[in-house]
Amino acid sequence: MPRRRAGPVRITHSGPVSNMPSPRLNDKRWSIDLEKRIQEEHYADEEVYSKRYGFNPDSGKEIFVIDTPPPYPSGTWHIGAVAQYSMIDVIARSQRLLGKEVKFPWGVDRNGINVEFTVEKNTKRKMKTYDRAEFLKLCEETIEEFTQSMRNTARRVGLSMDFANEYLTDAPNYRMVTQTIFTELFKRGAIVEDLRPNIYDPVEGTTIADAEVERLQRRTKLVDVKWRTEDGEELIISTTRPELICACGIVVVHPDDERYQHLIGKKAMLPIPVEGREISVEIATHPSVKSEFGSGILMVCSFGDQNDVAVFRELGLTPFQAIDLDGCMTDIAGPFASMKVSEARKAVIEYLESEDKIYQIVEKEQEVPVSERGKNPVEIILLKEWYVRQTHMQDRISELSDEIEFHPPRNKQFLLDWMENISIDWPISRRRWYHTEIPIWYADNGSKIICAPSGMYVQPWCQSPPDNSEVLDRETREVLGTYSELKKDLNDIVGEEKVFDTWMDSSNSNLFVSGYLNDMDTFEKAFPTAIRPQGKEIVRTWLYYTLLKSALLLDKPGFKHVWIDGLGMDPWGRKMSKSLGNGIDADSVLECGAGGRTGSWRVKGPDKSVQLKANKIGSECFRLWKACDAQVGDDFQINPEEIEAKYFGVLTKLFNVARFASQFENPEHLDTVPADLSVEDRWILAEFASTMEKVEKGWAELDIYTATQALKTFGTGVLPSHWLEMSKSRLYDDDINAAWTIHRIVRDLMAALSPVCPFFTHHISNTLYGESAVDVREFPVRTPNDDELRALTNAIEEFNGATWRTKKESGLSLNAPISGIEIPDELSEFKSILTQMHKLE
RNA sequence: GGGCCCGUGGUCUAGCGGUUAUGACACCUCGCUUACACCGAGUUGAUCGUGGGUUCGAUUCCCACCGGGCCCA
Repeated sequence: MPRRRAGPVRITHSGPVSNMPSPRLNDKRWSIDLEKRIQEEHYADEEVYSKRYGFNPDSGKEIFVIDTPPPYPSGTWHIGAVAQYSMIDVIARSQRLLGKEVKFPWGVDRNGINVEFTVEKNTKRKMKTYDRAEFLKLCEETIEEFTQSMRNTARRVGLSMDFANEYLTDAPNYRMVTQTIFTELFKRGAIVEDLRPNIYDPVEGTTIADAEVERLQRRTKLVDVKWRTEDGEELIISTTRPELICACGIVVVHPDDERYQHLIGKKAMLPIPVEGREISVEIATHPSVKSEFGSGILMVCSFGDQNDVAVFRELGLTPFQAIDLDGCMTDIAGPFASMKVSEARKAVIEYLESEDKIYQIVEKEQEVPVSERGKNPVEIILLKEWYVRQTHMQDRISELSDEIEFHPPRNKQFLLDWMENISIDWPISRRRWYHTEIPIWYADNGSKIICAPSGMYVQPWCQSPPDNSEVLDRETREVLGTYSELKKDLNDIVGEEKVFDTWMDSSNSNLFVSGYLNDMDTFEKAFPTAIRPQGKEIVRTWLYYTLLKSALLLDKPGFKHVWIDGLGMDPWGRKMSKSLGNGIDADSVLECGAGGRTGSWRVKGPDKSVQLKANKIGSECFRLWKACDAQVGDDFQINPEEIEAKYFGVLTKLFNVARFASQFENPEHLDTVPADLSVEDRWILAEFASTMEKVEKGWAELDIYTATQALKTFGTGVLPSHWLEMSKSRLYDDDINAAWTIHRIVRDLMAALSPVCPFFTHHISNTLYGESAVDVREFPVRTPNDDELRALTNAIEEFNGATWRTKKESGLSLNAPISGIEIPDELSEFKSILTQMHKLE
């Protein structure tokens, strides 16, 4: 089955080509090279660019601030994310088209552990072996390199962001906002310090939050250990963590488990030696025990896992600290103290074997909680950390989020589900470096806290407190005075060394881009931020934490709209990942077709690898695909072959319609509808009016799919297939009304489509009309509608179709004269034009 | 193990209680026609995952199951 012609047959027309007017669109067709040329021009002149896409809070227009997700720079940008950003750009451009004053900021999220890892990897040296200032400098240089490639890709996909006012989350003006909000919330008691069990990554030496834990399948040993009760009865207890026996606080069985009723209340002797604690524990009942698992007897260790923590809390047991901050066993482990956790596990197993205290060891697949960033098994450790109180806020956040419009509405569920699961406060302090510093100092043996003043970025690990800092009592948070007043009496001033979780920064992005602290006049007008566009995978972090912050700080919903898109998946609907080998690089798709180079991708499928090939895609086709192919909100499959096959032809079609139009002179007054339009012109203008009504509504409701579909259907359907076929000869005969109609439609169509295909429409409208579609700041005025004419559309299409079919069946070419065809009565107004069009005799 | 989402011609997709079930791509047939062969016209092709229920009526609502995905334990 040949899919393509082996070689295109070149057609030479014998008609009178020489006296044809020449099209003002020089290029014969839309191409990726043309696209790139236009794009480069577009971004080259910064002054023109800023005038076009900059933000002027005093324009008097309705302000529409987009809380763009600041991407985290890390080498390559995921194609699914790039597709999402292109749709955010469609929102920005369509809101401008509707006359809003749009702020579409370009921010880069640069804080965090990723860049620290990169520097460690590049220099083969652990962070904590560096001087802190030296390490921060290396991080900054490294992140800047990655940032540059993202800036390029952002332009290549056509984002109309305010690049001149780029914000960086690691810059002083951004970190200042994070620090000031922290101080405010601390003074109000919304942020507290406490000694609590925390999830801890011993390899990286830092606390992490619930949201940062993921699970990996690993093979582990399930060890059945022989314990004895105080009166000598043998018990088998299964565990994957024998090294934690030293931290065992209680042994439990299910209350209904008849096998073990006689044990309840007795003592179980720990099977390994311990130091500094009693050598036996009580046997009790707990409903969380699964009787069918192992022997049905469970040892509960302080901080073995989250369930253990819950049992300890419930039964009021005092926890033991078995693991220290370096991931080593503490003194209570007796002979195993100071060993790394994994060494201790081996040593304990050896000891138990030598003592004949092992019943059996089974290798087992188990899910191990690891840190998302470092993939290290995490431990639960009791630590003094900073927390944002959140458990008491769930009802209020829920109420506030009812004021937010979600797109699509069903994706709100991701937020509600996550909020259901929240049971502990949010630990925000981290023992890392390339993050925003916690802006406090301790004094007088830690009994007083010095808080940095509002509006200032500070680095307490290397700076003294500024004079206008405030001094507070650490317990009561009572303000005692300013630092300058009190400093002569303060002793042992120590700067906090810990930093914030990066979500503590990211969760003020809406406040920051709306002007909070930096431009409070604008903020008053712009908050709640118009829209938060984001992927569904970060609802539980970015969206949730942002709503929490806005609720705590201002008791307001953070946004008017939240727009949640799905994830970009591979052609089989699976998540793209390095390990599956099914990733598709964004730049390769955007560059596909440039300089005549084809794109090819080897992608691993579920059964075998496939080779995907495409000749031309580029940003306009890519954007059109994402806008047109499916409703926003569900996961979407990315297949370059399909993108090209389904959507490049749409561009070609529209380009040719415009190119055809460009042979005919522009009528002078495109805004004034001529009084003597013929019926077919009034008909197509009515169709166009109805299309534009759908489009305007679509843009207003952030319904990209409906708006783009309407444009595509009209622009590649009824306009060229029916009206243009009807009107060709009138156009060649210099009919001024036909020319007015085609130009009015092309001009307005370009404006309406400009949010999706900015460079394509910019080029066409600039060439034909001397003004760019991307500069239109008011949705085009509707052409006259006429329901009666529009009601004839089906009849027209059917009549044309039937006539073409008849010609085909009679073996006639489509432009051959034909006799014996009757025009139906309802189309009597169209009689002469249809007769002419089909050469009816 | 729990939660959520999805399952529509070969492929992708629209649909939100009544439609001859939308559109695109692919397939097939025909066509060199003064925008476009990277084209045009025309066909073929779907018991809307399966089984129950609610309803006068279900692709649409409910339940169960099967399959896929995501998130969480």
